[in-house]
Amino acid sequence: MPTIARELADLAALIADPGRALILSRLMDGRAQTAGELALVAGVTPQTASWHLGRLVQHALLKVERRGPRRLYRLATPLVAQILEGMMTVAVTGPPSSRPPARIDAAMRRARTCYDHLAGELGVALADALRERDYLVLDQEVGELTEAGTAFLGSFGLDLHPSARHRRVLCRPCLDWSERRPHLAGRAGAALAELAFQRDWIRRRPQGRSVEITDAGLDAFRSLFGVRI
Amino acid sequence: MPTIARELADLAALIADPGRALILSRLMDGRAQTAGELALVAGVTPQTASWHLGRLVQHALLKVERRGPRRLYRLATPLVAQILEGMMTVAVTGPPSSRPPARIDAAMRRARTCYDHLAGELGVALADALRERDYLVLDQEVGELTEAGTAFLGSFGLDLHPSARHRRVLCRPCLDWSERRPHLAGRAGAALAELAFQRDWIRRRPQGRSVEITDAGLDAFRSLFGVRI
DNA sequence: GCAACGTTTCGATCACGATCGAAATGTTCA
DNA sequence: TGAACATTTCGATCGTGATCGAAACGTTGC
Repeated sequence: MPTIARELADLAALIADPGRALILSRLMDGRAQTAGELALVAGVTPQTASWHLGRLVQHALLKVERRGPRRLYRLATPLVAQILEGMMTVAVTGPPSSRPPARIDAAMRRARTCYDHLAGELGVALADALRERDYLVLDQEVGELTEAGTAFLGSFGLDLHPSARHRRVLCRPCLDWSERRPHLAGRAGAALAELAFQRDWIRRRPQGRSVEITDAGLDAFRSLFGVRI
Repeated sequence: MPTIARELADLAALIADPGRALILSRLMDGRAQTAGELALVAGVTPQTASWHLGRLVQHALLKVERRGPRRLYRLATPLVAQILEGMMTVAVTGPPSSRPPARIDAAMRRARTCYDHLAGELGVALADALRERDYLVLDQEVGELTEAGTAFLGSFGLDLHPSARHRRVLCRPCLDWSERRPHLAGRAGAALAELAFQRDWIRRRPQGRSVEITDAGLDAFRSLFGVRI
């Protein structure tokens, strides 16, 4: 009798600690961080952070990699990021009463990475713009790049033709917890984010997963993609 | 500063209690249950269950409906079920070491409902069989019914043509936590499950969300769908 | 209105896990 | 080899939340 529900509870307990949630949230951009850095993020001493990190690794939410005297922690799999993102969506869809009008970090809400693609106002606006030009079909649960869309993104040097070489799905929606609407994920979403970083349209902020839109970026998103932000 | 990570932690804390996890798990078939019944499921006294149920409703994971002197609880939205299912997948994908060879309820593993569609060996086998006949394309993240598939399911009286009338997506994969492979969800999955109930191929077990495959059902799944179970 | 029943509220107890100081471990570099 | 640094282990403390008994509440049916 004690079975899947128990596993569910154990997993949830792992995420339920505020410090660990901060750590997981911090790692959701897919990059690795040192134990010390994560202690700062969680707002606890290194000993305590170590205890938390140990539990997260033990339960396979994180994986660790030794780099010299320091240890780098990152999410174990993309699936973990995906589930956490989903949980955030549910969390934000909570009780309208007890929720003071969404006092969520303005920077995060504006633009952030969601594992390897773009989210927030920018992410959703990009998806909207692509949809408006019939480059993309995207609803809450499925997504598809049109031929014109593949060609359009191809003009930026992105090869997004369907291919058996790639295990990853080309195009899928990812429900944005701050905008409550889907943005673009999958190989296409990741490629688009990478392009934006390479062309310096966006820059990672030193900490957190929010990103800064450069002036050139704002211009590019508007003129090249027709984004309204 | 108190933000999305905090919301995530709060949501997780809600699921982290073994009793509440049992309650949520029990409600994942989408049906409603009385407070008393759920107290039995959780293995706690009615007072304690009431306290748990109150928290779950307050945080909008459950909704409650008064039916005479008793109160019926059910999941607030399909999204909640979807996220819980996702969490179960991550939970089961945990540490191979500490995990005694998946001692999960045999009945659940065999066949169960996943909110409104079929999961477990039966669910995955059905998806496999449909795929084998080129009725269905389904990977971990996207799914599509072929024309032949639409026609095939149409021969059972299921109208699964794409339609703007329906808000729900026709066909999507749902990662099966016991089989670790996708089964069929969305409108098509729900319709198929409903068909199976109507024709008495499967029956709900009095408690829990596992279902019993009738002799006629086993025969039908094999001969009509080419399912190998 | 009263009795029966399901459910919730209140109050007190108890256990588990988060926390940090102190100290040990392990790695790099000189 | 030894010093410097990041990280982990150990041990003790402390706070929060789950629990249940007792009692109140609210609905139904007579």
